[in-house]
Amino acid sequence: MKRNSRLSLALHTLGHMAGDPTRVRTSAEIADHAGTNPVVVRRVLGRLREAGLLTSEKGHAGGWRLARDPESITLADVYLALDESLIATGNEEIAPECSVEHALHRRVSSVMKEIEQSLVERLSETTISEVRGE
Amino acid sequence: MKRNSRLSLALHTLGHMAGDPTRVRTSAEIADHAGTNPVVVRRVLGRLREAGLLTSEKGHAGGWRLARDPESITLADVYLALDESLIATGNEEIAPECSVEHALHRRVSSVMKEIEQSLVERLSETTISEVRGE
DNA sequence: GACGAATGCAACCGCAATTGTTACGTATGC
DNA sequence: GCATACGTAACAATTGCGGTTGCATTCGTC
Repeated sequence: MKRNSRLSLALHTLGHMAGDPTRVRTSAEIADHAGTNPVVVRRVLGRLREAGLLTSEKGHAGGWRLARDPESITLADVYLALDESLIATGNEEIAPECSVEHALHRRVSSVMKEIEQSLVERLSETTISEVRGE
Repeated sequence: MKRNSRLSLALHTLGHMAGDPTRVRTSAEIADHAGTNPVVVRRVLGRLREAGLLTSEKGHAGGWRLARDPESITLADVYLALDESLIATGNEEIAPECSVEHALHRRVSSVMKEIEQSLVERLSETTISEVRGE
């Protein structure tokens, strides 16, 4: 796996889950299908569980399941659950004495926020049931 | 300096240059002001020179200067000159046999391209003379 | 109650990308 | 000739992230 793998892994997994929502899947199973590691799967899906998109159950016959209707989960929900702002707003330490920094930060960060928001809006137009498989 | 420093450094420097376009600045001077290294400055500004935004001169009394009118240089010009797509389209190795991957890739990458383009459009609405300092 | 299967979590390794640094070549102007 | 400044290559340092191992915990089954 390469870059941006968390979002890819999450979307990929939810897409498959949307194809058969009743089935419970283990981390090992998911990891196998995604070509990665069970621990990585738990790390990523854990975020989605915190966001209320998934549930997990321990013990024998445990595993992962959708917490909501596939039609009610949008790509934006997944994106936001991972809160990895693709739009790197630039973690710049502001130098308050520098007027250029001030002007730049105001403009650039406002553009970034705007772009980030329109990204979320666009992503919210697609549900995971629209990319489902299996 | 932290992440995304190339764009920050470039914009910061051009903002100052726009405040006094006739003045020639050395890499050391710029690096000092930006809290980084002359070599790093040359690396970044070199990209801007290739894009026709700056000129550099070697030797005694050499240094960096704007190649164009500050009013004609937009933030988008700088962004594109560095061609660091902030919108990570996700360099996913496509698994052609997986229908979920296909559907996802189509949707997500089209959204990303769209967002990237609107980012550039928004950035092109501001020129470096609008954030100039000194 | 013991055992196996599964998640939860912490700690660490290794790789890749980026920045910082040093060194040296080259060009320019005094 | 010499100081100055860019150009570039090579290497060190740092950071982030996926991968890996290990162990505790929980749940179902025997």
